[in-house]
Amino acid sequence: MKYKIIRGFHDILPGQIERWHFIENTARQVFESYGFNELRIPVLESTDIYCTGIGDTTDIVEKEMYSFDDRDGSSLTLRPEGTAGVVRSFIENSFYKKTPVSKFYYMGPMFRHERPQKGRYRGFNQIGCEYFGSQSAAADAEIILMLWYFFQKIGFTDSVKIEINSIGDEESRENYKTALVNYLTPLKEGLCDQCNRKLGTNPLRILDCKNESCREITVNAPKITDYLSEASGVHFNKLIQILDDLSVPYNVNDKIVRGLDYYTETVFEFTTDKLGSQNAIAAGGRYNNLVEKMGGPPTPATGFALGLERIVLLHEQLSDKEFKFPTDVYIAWIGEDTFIPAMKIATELRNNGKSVYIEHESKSIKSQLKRANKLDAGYTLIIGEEELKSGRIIVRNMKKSSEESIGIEDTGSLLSYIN
RNA sequence: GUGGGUGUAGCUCAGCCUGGAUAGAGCACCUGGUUGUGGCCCAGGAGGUCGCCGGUUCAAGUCCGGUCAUCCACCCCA
Repeated sequence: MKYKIIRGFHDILPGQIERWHFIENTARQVFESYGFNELRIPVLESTDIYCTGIGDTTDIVEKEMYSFDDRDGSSLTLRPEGTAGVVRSFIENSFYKKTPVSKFYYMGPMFRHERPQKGRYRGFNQIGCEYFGSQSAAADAEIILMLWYFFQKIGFTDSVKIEINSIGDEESRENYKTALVNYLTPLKEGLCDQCNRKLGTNPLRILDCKNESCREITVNAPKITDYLSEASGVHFNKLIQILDDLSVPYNVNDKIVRGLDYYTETVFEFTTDKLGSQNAIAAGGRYNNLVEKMGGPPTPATGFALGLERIVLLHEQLSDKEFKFPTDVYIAWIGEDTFIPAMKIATELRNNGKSVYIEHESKSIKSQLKRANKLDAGYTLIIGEEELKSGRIIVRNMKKSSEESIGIEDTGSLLSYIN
């Protein structure tokens, strides 16, 4: 084969796309019902928005970005995530001047040069929401609630768990980092090489290391929740209170620290145990400093992104619901003279919103009916020389195997019969 | 980036261990049984550089090496 799709990328084929449409449409409908509007941002941005946005020392920026030089020498990057671009657009379009709060959702492809695996691709799709302008824990609660309802709506109720944590404001985090480093430094012999490196760069992420000896050491490490400033503690408690009052099930997990640098206060993940090691299907949190850091006015914000490939994978496991491209009517024609009249009927039906399938090669009636059956068409119209002469076509109900004769130009009767 | 599994028809896979002549099955596709009526059944047909490159051998789908892809785990993340 001469041309092949590049590594880590995938086509979404007819037969699969129907499920994608269902999930995407449900997401749109749910998110819009919560007042989020779609914002479409480009796939390509200048590299530095991701460096400042995501953080220079993160894996994404250090080794996973698809970056290249534009013709004028400036560095561009295929977006590895959506938040940085949305923040750029939020600032550039001065949304903070237009409305007290702004709520956006976006969907589309993201790119990260990782080792491909099930549920992890180099080109993958995310849907995300970003909520700017509210520092209330109620805003955090609402997006978690919204995600929860979304997952219920696509049938994930029993398969998804919510894990939440707080990593506090900057003051809390600095105090905690110091405490954590003080605790870990004497024990660093037992930590893996990577964690030893993280000790100097990003000690928080030692907490989610899966290495056994690291885990044993971190079990008794100081907990972030004990180091929250008063304001951060109040914020987190309020979030928990709201989730309790609204009966949203969750689990506080002090090991969730997130890999992107912009998070503050609330962080959360929606996880499943049905996808192997790719267990996070949605994740997010609050990022109160990012807008300012990227050159906008100080603006609190909260949001999340969900991974569509993983959700589709899980949905395939959970739902035996068939997703099939529908064919309402199949038109079988026999003899060259019948093609144009058949096409006229097809056009009429299509203009009335019907999905109509018609052959363009002359074929036996038998093979045409077989095709209609394969397409699962509700009705087959049959028009041959006899029908042309008599001016009445055959309308076959494929489920009941019954037939009706209807005038060739009587579209009204035809439509009411097949509806 | 590290370790392991897999790669044979459009799809799912058997054959590989223990090398041997035209490489198989099911599903899907086409034709016919029914001269103008689908599904079930029956008969027939078409479809394969056995991922790719090299090596061993009289002989390689089968053994060996490399490479690419994919899957699983690590890592990271959605």
